[in-house]
Amino acid sequence: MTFKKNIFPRITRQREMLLSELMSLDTHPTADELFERLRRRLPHISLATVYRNLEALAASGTIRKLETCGRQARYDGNASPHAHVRCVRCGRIDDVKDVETGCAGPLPRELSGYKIVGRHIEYDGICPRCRSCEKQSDNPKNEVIFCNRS
Amino acid sequence: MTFKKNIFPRITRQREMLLSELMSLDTHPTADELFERLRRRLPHISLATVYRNLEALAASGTIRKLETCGRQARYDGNASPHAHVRCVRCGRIDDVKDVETGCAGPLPRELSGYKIVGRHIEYDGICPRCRSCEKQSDNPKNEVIFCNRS
DNA sequence: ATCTATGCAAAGCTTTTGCAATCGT
DNA sequence: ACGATTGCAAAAGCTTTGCATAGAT
Repeated sequence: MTFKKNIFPRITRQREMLLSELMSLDTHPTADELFERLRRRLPHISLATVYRNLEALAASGTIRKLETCGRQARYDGNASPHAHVRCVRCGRIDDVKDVETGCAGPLPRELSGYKIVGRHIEYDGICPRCRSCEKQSDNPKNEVIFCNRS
Repeated sequence: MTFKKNIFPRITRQREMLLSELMSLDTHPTADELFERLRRRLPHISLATVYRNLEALAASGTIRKLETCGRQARYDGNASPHAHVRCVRCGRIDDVKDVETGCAGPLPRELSGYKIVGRHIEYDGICPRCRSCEKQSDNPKNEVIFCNRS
């Protein structure tokens, strides 16, 4: 599969299934969500294993780790550069399809004296599901409401 | 000062000094850094108070909470929209001065079905200080090195 | 006097780490 | 057989919370 031999000398069942699980999802799961899913087929898998492999996969560039989205990291099976939208109500994250967003283009070499190596663009918004359950009349204090997470 | 009365019915010494401390800094301190600084003048201040006030100030739009930078949140006394550069070596964060970055322009109304309310742009890079102490010969395994944090 | 805000300590949540056992090569 | 990888449990790091007290209005 997509394992670089120098970084991953051994292909374990856990590692294999973790990557394929993540690749098969178009959502952006947390480590814990992945852990719960894998558990169904690997009842003895450990959360530590999930974390260790996610870390290594992200470091090797196979997947992308999104730290840009609140306290809990999320992982993206699509490592190619693209922007995200995050729902400020429920925490859900989606890819931004078009980069009609005006923020494509090549990276600047340098900014504020930093040598630039990457860029993250995240939009904040309210997802379709939360929009539909968010009426001012129902939520006079404008409290944060969690609709069904997916 | 910049306190909205409905959100902050009372102005306490802790609250006042926290905000002025943050406003006076052009760095992007963590809650703990702020706590340590305030302690000098308010020896009995509690870290919980710092967190509670930072949270409220961010919610009221007076300051900006940057969760966009690894595990530990950082706070920005400048609430107006602007991009950041983060050093991947030492965690330091700076403002990006010019938005010659090609990513200015108005927000799209909607993306992927989300109603868009904000945008965060973060560049990853290597800060001047870390660039100077980063020589391949000194660091053959390309390990993450923490130069002096500021 | 009222009721918000504080300090302290404990709890919570996510992530990391040590170590012996296991498994891929 | 060798050593990378795992599982478990404990530790670590950051943040939040409960509760009695102090303090702003």
